[in-house]
Amino acid sequence: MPRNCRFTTAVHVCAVLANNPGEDVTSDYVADSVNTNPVVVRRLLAALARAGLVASRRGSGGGYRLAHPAARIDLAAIAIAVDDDEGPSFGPNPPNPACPVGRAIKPVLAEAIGRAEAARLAELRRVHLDEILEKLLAV
Amino acid sequence: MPRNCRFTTAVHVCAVLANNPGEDVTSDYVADSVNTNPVVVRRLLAALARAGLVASRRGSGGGYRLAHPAARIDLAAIAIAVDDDEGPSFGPNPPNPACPVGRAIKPVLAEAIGRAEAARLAELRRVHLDEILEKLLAV
DNA sequence: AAAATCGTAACGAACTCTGTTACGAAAGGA
DNA sequence: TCCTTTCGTAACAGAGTTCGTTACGATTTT
Repeated sequence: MPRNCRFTTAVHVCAVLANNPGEDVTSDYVADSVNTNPVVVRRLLAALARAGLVASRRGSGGGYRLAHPAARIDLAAIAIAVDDDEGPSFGPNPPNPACPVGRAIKPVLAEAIGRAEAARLAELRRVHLDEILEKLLAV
Repeated sequence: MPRNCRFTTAVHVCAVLANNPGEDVTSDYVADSVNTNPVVVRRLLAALARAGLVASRRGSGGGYRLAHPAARIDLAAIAIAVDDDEGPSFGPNPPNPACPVGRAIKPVLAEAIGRAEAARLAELRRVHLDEILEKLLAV
């Protein structure tokens, strides 16, 4: 999993949009809740828009809104949208092909790691934005 | 998941040890298969030793060996040993507590992400070193 | 025309990661 | 005992990543 905070921030951003249904929310407003710069929010929202999860409107009175009901957006969709999955990361130097281990380690490990990553996404797919928002407001 | 290559390299290292059962393998030998510096290998092996997965012997004729049979070491144990799991990463700035979303986003998300991470580890726990080595040698 | 807002490029500071050198500690052999 | 081998670990540099920030054009409403 990525060591950055794009995923957690993106869920935060989406939760703010879900908390203002039917309205256009500005990046400034979202940035105030996330406590960061509006450009950081816009970058995440640009990725979410490319994935079809949010819609944007420019100009005065514009902003962002969810492209679907919160009950139909799950955390896996957000994770995929903001963390383009590049597969497992191996070191910069290729393993030694003269060693029986180094020769084939990449595809063998990629398969096992791929299954593990799929299991992680399957679990994220079970959680939807409306449940997240419900738990947030219950606190 | 971490964007580094400690996990994949650590599995490679363990596979080399599994391929030389009953012998003490030096960090130089392992580094030659991984194609990296011996110190990088020793750093990983130090973490694996702290987790009880490998044993080391200093001095002339020394080296590393698996502390258990390859069939009893799974990929989850290796992942936990070399990637001290620090939980989900949020941004450097704390969310705005005046916003109902920012107020409680951390624990709510940490729970969901924790379940997803547990699912990933459960899948890695099903894969053992002897299966990895078997697939490697079959190629 | 003016104001508001998104979209995106460019840049810097801080951080992370890998590789490298260096050196002490431990263990064995001559 | 002395020398060689090997681990254990600290220190550091270069590359890369990430986040925040400024800037500015494009678009939309008033």
